[in-house]
Amino acid sequence: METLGIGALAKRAGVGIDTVRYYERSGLLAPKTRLQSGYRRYSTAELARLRFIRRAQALGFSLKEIRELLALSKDRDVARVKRAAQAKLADVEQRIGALKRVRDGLAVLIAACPGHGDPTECPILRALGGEGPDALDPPCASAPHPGAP
Amino acid sequence: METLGIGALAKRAGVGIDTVRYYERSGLLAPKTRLQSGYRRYSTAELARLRFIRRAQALGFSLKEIRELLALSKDRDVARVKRAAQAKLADVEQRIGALKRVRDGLAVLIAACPGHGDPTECPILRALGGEGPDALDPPCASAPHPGAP
DNA sequence: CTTGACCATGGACCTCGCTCCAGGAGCTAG
DNA sequence: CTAGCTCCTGGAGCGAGGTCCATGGTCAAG
Repeated sequence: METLGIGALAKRAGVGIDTVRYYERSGLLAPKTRLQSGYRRYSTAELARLRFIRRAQALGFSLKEIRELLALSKDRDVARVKRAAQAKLADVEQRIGALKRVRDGLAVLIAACPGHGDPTECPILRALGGEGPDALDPPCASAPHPGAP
Repeated sequence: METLGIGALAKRAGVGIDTVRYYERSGLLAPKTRLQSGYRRYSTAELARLRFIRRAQALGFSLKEIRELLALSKDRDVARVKRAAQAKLADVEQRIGALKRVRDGLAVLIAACPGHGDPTECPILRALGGEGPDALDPPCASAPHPGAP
């Protein structure tokens, strides 16, 4: 079976060699084998995995999350895998909801802005600099942070 | 008019004191005044601004982007402000679109997964570990990265 | 006036996700 | 055999976004 060196793998996935090694250090992607010399050898399975990592990353998953996703394919427990995927789905849906709220907020502001004239009449400026709590995404009270005791 | 110390401000916004100072260093949030002693004093306008920063951040805007957004309220050019807001809107809509694609991909996989039985029958596992390029977000060819010449 | 909470500064340190470098070894063609 | 590439390891550096700490000044209550 044909295998790839690290350079070929990186090129085919459109990433840097150092990035591949970094993923390996991070436990995301191990070479299929090593030559006696220590050279890494990858198969097309690793290439697919690497491409998956990049896709997932481009979509906002952290390397840690991706590691979790990939770990699922190791322990071949279908039920667990399905539950994890459902959790991810819920997560993604929440993000979409939050972004939609911003979008709607922005759209309202833009629609209400005449585009010229008195700055104090511009609803966008009012929302940004605002005295009132009427900026984007009004129902706040969220954002739990680790620094709070 | 009632003003807040840095501690009270931070508490009300749900962030750490150091974070407030960090935002100040980053040009995002200046105190309204300082006491002779150097103590920072904030008004409710700064509190609103700080909350805006956190909301925007929670939604995926970087501090740099937030700085740009906030800068708009300084130069009181209504037309420019409106254009920038429209650009942000387009940006947000793109992100929503990308996330929706993941969501749909995930939903399809979950629906097709029986939740038990043969792991090799599980479409989620197949998409994750897979040989084929049929994971989430198939129409790829994207992800331009800085390492490529 | 003393005590204790609060605040100031400057600088070190941390996690993420890379990216680069030095020094050396392996592979391949001419 | 010599070049010239690829690859190895270990470690440093970077930008973003904080977080923590030492040292010392300030303020308000008792």
